[in-house]
Amino acid sequence: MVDSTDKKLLDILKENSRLSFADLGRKINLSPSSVRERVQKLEEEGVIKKYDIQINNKLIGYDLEAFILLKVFPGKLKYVINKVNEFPEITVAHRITGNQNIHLKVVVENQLRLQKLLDKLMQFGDTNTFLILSEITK
Amino acid sequence: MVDSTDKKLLDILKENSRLSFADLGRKINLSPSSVRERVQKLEEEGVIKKYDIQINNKLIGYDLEAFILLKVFPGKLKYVINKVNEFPEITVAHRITGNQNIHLKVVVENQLRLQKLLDKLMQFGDTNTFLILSEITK
DNA sequence: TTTGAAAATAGACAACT
DNA sequence: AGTTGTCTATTTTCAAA
Repeated sequence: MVDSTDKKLLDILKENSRLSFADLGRKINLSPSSVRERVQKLEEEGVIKKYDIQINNKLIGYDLEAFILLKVFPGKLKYVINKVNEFPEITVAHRITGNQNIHLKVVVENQLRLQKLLDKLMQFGDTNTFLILSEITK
Repeated sequence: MVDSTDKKLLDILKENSRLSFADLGRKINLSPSSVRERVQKLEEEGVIKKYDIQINNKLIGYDLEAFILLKVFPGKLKYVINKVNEFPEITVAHRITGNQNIHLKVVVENQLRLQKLLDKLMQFGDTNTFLILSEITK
């Protein structure tokens, strides 16, 4: 199970996942080896799914981000779920409860690209789009 | 500017941000030093905002995830944006266009916790909640 | 969980192209 | 400019306690 030490490690890694085991150990008064053991176990158990980075997409030419709610046409859900992989613009996809059944986060260069994406998605179901104005930083 | 080599690095780091500069270099045929230079510049420019981890919340006792659209009461927006920080359940918050103006992702232990959170959020505005059933993996 | 020791890497700097 | 080699300090890794 995940104890309070593990939770501390997870919290720290959430803020900076590139810290060395030595640094992590210093922060929570544990030897590097012990930290390594714990982190490795968290990986094996699947608690840590992935080490990744947060990118400022605007700085690399992707100026538009949006959430799209998709109400998939009856009987097409499985098909659409598979199709999701083929869209590089879709960065995260979730199945959700409610009137719509799929929630997407998309990142595109500009409005034209979003329009083209929506044209395609409209073949799968009804779309409801919310442009992202900014992230509220915590 | 960000060239194609940088984009490759970003793509790789998005999948595994704990790789060493040496490993990154092996993947794209570049020396560790060069990789280090590039990654450091990407950090300085703000392209890489953060190194973080993706956690399987269900495995640590947080069984419920949801998206919440919030239509904040008139004149209360700034107040609410500041309040967001006080909710540990809120993992990401965005300002969005449309009928609602804030999009939240929340992680809670169970339905009761969600209910309590919604009770509080309802003081700020009208809520629209979508439970997350699963993530569609890419 | 800790210690210890070998292998690998990080970080800094000078030099090269 | 971007890239590379070299150097040392630090870290990772793994065995053993």
